[in-house]
Amino acid sequence: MAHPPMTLLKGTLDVLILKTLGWGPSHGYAISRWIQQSTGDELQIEEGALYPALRRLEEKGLLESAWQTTPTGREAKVYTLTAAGRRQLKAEVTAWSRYVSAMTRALEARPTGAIA
Amino acid sequence: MAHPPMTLLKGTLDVLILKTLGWGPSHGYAISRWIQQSTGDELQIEEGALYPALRRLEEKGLLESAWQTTPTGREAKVYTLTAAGRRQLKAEVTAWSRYVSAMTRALEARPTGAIA
DNA sequence: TACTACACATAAGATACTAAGGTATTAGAC
DNA sequence: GTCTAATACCTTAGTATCTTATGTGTAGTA
Repeated sequence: MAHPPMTLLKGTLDVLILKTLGWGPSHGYAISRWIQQSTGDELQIEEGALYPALRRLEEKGLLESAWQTTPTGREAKVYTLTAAGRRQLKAEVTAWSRYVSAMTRALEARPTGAIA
Repeated sequence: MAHPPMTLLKGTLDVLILKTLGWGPSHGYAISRWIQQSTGDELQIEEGALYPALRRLEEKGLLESAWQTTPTGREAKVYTLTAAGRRQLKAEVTAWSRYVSAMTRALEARPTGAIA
């Protein structure tokens, strides 16, 4: 990669986690690797951000967790999207799109008159 | 507008301010209105976020300020982009684009294998 | 046997928001 | 004349979410 990984914009981690779990149940470490991989190593999820985020989402009822043994023979806490989590995923993807178009408009807009 | 204004994602205000000032000098209140306007009222800048942000940017040497009388006859602190600010604007627009493509990749990516 | 990858967790610190309040001036409505 | 809305600035307290650093333990491999 040309650049080092970017730092996360606060508020964008949740949707990444929800989206990853939208593909099926997974555990923290794997979620983090998947995000990093799917963004071409542009986004790196710090563990200090990841695990608290998973707890938050679970407390909100968006995820459910259960300890399981992974194929590699280790204990891992596997998270699954709840129905509410799936709704939240949709909502957050939509919100992100809206945010991006708003930003795009601002960053491309040309002033009609003076800014003052 | 169909929705109420969205809350800012932390870290995106600076580039909005820099971009606005890229069109020419302006003062805080006008910058805030311009951003709100150019995003079609999607983004609303709270004053408690705006004024500290302007100070931050000035302390970093990206902006310069001077009190002036506006055409409406009021005193206003008019900010101007410095050369460093103009470089920073370019850099932050680029960084934002990179972030958006990373997010897009993650939110559209399809897993090749299992996520676990 | 040492090191890397896997897998979880937490604490301290930084930062940048929101919400809520405050000051003061100008213009227009009533 | 007085009230209100819009303009223009500022600050504080509270909150959320990140980074950095540290800690635990296991499994595989060189």
